[in-house]
Amino acid sequence: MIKELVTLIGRIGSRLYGERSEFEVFRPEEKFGDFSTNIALKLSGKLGRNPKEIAKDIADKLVEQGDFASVDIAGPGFINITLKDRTLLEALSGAHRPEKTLAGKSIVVEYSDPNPFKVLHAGHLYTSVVGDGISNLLEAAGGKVHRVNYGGDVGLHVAKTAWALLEYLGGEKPEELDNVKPAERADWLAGCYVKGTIAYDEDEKAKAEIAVLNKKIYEIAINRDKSSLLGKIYWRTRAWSYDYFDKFYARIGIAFEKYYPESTVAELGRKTVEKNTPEIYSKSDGAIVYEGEKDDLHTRVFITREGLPTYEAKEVGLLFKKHKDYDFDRSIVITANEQSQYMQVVLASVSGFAPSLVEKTTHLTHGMVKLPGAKKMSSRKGNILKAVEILELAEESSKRLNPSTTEGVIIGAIKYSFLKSGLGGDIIFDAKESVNIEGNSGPYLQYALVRARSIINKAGNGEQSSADGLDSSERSLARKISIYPEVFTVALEELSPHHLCTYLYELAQTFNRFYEANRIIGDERFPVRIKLVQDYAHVLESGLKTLGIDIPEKM
RNA sequence: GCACCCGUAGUUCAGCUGGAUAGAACGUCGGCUUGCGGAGCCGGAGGUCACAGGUUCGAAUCCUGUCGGGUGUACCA
Repeated sequence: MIKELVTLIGRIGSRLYGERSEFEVFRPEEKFGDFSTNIALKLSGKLGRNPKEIAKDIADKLVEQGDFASVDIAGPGFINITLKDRTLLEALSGAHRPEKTLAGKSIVVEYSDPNPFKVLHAGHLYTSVVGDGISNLLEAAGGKVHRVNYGGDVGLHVAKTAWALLEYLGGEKPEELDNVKPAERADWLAGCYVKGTIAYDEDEKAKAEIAVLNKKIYEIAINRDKSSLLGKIYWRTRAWSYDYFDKFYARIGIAFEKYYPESTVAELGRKTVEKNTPEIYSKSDGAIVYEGEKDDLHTRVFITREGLPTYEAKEVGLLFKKHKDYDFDRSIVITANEQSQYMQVVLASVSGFAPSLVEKTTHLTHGMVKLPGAKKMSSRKGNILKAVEILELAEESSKRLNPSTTEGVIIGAIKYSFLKSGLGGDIIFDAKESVNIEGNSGPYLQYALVRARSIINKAGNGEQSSADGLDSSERSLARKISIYPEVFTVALEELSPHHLCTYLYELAQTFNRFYEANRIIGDERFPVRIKLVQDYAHVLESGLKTLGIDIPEKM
């Protein structure tokens, strides 16, 4: 619809004035009409003529060539277009089915990225929800989306955990692991990490032992050594960790196609970097680095003096591995803000020898999750906000308001509260206000859908017809429903689910107003109204599904 | 120091490839009983869009500077 208008208006503009001008066709406030264009304002500068006169000429042509209810000139020279009710209604039935603009495209989306052996914190929950929302968006546009998850199964944090773990087991005694109850495994490992971290910082002897362990574990992981005593302990507890991740993701309704543990990309990264030294990377002080200053970035170490690949080199390996596995047309990586600049260095370096991979890669970053009034969190002291704590807070607030609240509503509330803001800044998670019940929230949308469905069920299969005219609240609803494809396109192009949230909330509000003002069942306008309710329900359902929010049967 | 991100009602946020009186939610104050689910709806109060310049017919939006907050800045991830 909007595309056709752009073409039509552009053609009229260039025929009348022989000028190809930049202009926009956009959705104005409802009172101005269905579409507006600023073409007259843009042309007036070039032509040195009064914008209102230009607008008049173009508006006349629009009336001639199009089938509109009205074309008006307003304000400084906007042309406002109102569609005929019939045209509007025709657009509704298919509104909930987005165009498959990504059909046949392979897209890898990497997000969440927790480290095995450590606890899932609020940030992991946040990126999981956002990453999944973005994946759903791409999928809804027909893309073949591969959700993947990267994490450090080797490295200092693992050695710290292992150190404390060995203390507990009384040495390399894998059989002692049987004493850890299945339900307590994840917490127990997280506790070991905290204990190991403290020891590393405060005890020189422990620090030295951890350094040795770190090398050993690296060997075990790279060589898939599952037979040594330490190897047995490593692989078993590592599996516990992944099991814990899987269970958590299942609980929030998210599933990954593949985990990329660091140990599986480290060698590839190291070799790739070495192969491109000294052409791209250079030796410095015994290490291999990329001199970022030539790209206005920082120099970063890719391979340490000891010959071990750093995170940067592993990231290079990961990029190639993902491409090998999925031959992607596009790769999206979502991480915290801190990674922003080092990722630029990684990508800048790779663009020196594999530019096409870099062109296909998009790095998105997000802020931290905070509680209202909370000070900065310190992970060192182990007082970080855990993912389950978010769930508990939401559950508690929700059950206080309605004891029979289901998990689907609680998780939906959390997801919506995370998705409704744009990516980038830190977000405040207010369990009581943001997550629950009233206002711009998940439950509001879920309720708005449940209610509509209830009417549809009650109405049965009545006869339907397209109306000859719409009253004002009917038209508002119809107009809002018809906008969905445009909002979807913007959300997709910007990889921003929050546009969808804003829209769906406005849609639900519009519906609730319509619902308050109009009787549906039993009214003489039943055929038109029930059709609107159905089209509305389809769009809201499609939108919530894209956000990954559960659709309850009742509430 | 340098680089990047951010600063919009009391609070949490939209709006930012320039456009019409800057929107919403929460909170606050005041309303809605004959109806399909009131977890709803309607209305009021509440803003120097951090500050100062600049570009423009037009700036919350673009540019420069200042202030304030966050992050990164060589062998952690």
